[in-house]
Amino acid sequence: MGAAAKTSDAEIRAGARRLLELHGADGVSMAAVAEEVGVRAPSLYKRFASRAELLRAVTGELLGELQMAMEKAVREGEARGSLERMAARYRAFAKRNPRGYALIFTYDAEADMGARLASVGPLMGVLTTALGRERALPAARTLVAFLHGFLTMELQGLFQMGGSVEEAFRFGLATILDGLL
Amino acid sequence: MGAAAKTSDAEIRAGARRLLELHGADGVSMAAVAEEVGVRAPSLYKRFASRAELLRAVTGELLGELQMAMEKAVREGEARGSLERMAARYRAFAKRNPRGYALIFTYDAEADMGARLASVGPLMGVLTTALGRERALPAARTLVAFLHGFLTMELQGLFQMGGSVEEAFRFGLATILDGLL
DNA sequence: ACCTGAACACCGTTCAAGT
DNA sequence: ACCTGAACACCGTTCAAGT
Repeated sequence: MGAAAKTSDAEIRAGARRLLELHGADGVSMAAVAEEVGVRAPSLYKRFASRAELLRAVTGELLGELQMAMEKAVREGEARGSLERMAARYRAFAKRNPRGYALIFTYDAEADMGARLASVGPLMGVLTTALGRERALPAARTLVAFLHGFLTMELQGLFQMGGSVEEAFRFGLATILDGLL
Repeated sequence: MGAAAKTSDAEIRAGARRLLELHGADGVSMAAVAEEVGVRAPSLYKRFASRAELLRAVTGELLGELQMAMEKAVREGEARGSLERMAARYRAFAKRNPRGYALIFTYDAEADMGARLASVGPLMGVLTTALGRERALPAARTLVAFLHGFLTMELQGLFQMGGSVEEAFRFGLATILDGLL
């Protein structure tokens, strides 16, 4: 029999996420992750073929959590309420995982396309029911663009001209929802 | 007298931008930039204290170009037209400099805050004239959030559900402008 | 003054050798 | 089967030595 495993895929992802939020993406070195889980760097390659794949796995995990948050926001027959709850949960998710949220949009898309599409599923569902298949797509793109752009700027501290960021979020969301519904 | 300068700040920035668009931010290594301008890596440190500062200089240059593009979109007394031209120029700028555009929002903000604020100046001007000081700020944040989010997703190829991306852009922009003006 | 080779500490990654 | 030290090619950065 061989040596006992000292760690696991899930523990490695968790360590990588901890380092990501603490020290940014640059802080997620293979050596640092390895130390985080009590192993040497080369051992990580038994489970993840490269640093890029480890980061992709983290991205996939985050997208799964985002999708769950979006699903919880949906209530049958309450289009506007569902969209408002989605927006609030989306923002809360990004604030809980600021570096992780940035990672989702940093890493070359292509991969994870399945998880990406799945995470927008609930939104597409609500909009398709409310607006029909045809109008749902541009509506979803408008809403997601606003949410993503707003969160990126908020998390990076780019709202520096004073005023209430909270109010701007409510105002922007209401403006778009008024236009859509 | 000392050795003749083989390069310049501007040439180094240009080399960095070429590498950035060709091979991504990872491709902008000090050695690669040095080779691009016909010098060895240590020489770059005479002009830029670090790779981070070089990238910051590139960011500043890009922000200046973006600001100029925004200024050209403004016509007195044409709020909606000015905003539509701004949106079109913003998108064109991002498509001309896809990696550079991403860099602007990748690099830890803090620095370049002056250039950042300046680049939003024309937009704030138009909106302040049209809506008054109070309402201009959340309006600007809504519009910029939409533009940034949309471009990020478009450039990263995240609009994968078919349909016309062009139409979605027009639709989203019109929806927001209808709500603002 | 600017340029350079050599050196340092750090990466990601591979691999042969251990148990 | 998993873990490890050693090694490789590459980073960013510093610095003494060249002209």
